[in-house]
Amino acid sequence: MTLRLFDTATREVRDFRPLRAGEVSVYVCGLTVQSEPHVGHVRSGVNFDVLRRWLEVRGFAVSFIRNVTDIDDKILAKAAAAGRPWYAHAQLMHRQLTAAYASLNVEPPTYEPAATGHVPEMLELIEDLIGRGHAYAAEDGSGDVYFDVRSWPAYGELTRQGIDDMEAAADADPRGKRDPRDFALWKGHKPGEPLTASWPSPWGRGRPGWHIECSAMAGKYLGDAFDIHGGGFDLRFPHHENEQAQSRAAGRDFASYWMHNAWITTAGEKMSKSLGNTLSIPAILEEFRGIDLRYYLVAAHYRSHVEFSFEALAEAAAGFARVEHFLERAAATGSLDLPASLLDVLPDAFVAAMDDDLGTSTAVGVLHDAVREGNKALAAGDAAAARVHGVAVRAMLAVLGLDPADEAWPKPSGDAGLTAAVDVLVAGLLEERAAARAAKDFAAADAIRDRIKAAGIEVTDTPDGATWTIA
RNA sequence: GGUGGAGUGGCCGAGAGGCGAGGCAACGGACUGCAAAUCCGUCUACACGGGUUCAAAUCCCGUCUCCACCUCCA
Repeated sequence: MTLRLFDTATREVRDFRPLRAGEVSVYVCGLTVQSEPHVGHVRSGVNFDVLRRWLEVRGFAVSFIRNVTDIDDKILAKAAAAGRPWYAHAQLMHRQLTAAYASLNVEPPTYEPAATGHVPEMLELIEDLIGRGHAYAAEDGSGDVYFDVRSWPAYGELTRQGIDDMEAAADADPRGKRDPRDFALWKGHKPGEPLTASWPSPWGRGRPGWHIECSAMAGKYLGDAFDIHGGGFDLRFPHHENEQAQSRAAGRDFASYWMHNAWITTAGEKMSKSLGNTLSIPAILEEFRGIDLRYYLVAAHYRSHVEFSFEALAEAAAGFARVEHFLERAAATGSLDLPASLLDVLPDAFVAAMDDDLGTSTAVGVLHDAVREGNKALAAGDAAAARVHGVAVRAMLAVLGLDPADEAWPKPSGDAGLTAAVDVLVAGLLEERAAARAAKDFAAADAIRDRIKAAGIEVTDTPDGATWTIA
């Protein structure tokens, strides 16, 4: 079986063939660190984290670069509104984003380059483009440098648009552009903007245009040609179109495959348009665990729109609880250690689903099948079979970044000493209750259970005696 | 105007010419002192109108509704 991926450029699922055998280079457009991360933002992080994990399970050595855009118009505007320097604002939001990723068990990238750290690489690329006749310094003395769209016949190939069909930019401040569609590679420093947000360049002080950073950084860390470029759907145009145009115009092959994740909407609208912070990651994590949110995100295929709702998230959490519960019961019969290669224990149907353009929805279906089979084995008292299914379930969860045993998940915020103390107290009560039940005094038994429940502790009877959990 | 995407059972969500994904909820049964969990069973859906085919949720034509992008966007 071969891994197949949907390539946005060709609009079809294609066999994945890396440029170098055994290695995969991935560049994912990260975020512009301008505001608190919301569910929509982290979806991309989770989706591409699953891609990365699957590539690794498949045996590839993966170089995974995910950038951070830490200088742009919005950051300047929001920092000014918040009354702090732009770099402090960017750094603050960057820390929040990192925390949000961590809470969802999104592995840190191989390297996370920031735009502001790569100005020299960008200048080098811009000068190369000017030298090749694909870029020009604005003649209005603004210090801007633009990419000359008309000089690159392939412009529009990624999104299959003809230059003449494109709507002229409404906000186009034509400034020194030759064509309204020309985009800025470099923006001259404007009076009123902080001087700290500018760098010296052959065209005077200024700051990078939005698109050039990704071309420069992908080139630096992954080379002129690399395997996969990812990002959100809305980045197709103009961002990715421009990245590809400027990179190829500079003689670089750039990405072989383009992958784009779909939206999370609320009330039928793109999340970035609905204001309010109720869907920020910290807000959601007040009600749900990170693992539940990740399960919710992973259960939908990355190219499907997700209409976010807390009801649907609660359902997902209930479904995942079933999986966790099985895992606990299976683990009670013996260890569920994973082999060095997960491929040895993953069900064929799961592998096939993942190989088919990361079919996580189908994969989650296979996961539930294994849980049901495992539960059946437990019900039949077949511990060995239950463990086999348990190992398969754990392996599948590991691929999806959902293994509850993964050290990366935040520990339950319980105090170990306190838990032990509660255990002693509850154990005493449970003994009394067991005695009452043995004596068929169910009224007394239920009274004890109600008393424990009033303290927020749920009692569950099992064939091996009662257990308790904090509800 | 240009370029794309979506509409599936009570709900969430896969699938992409035949063989009932899966979950949640609900109902019935088993087990249980009662619960919980688990197992078995029930609920047979693909926006609308045509067409192709032995066979269409899936292909073709048309219609409706919704969404995204067209230089701020995950």
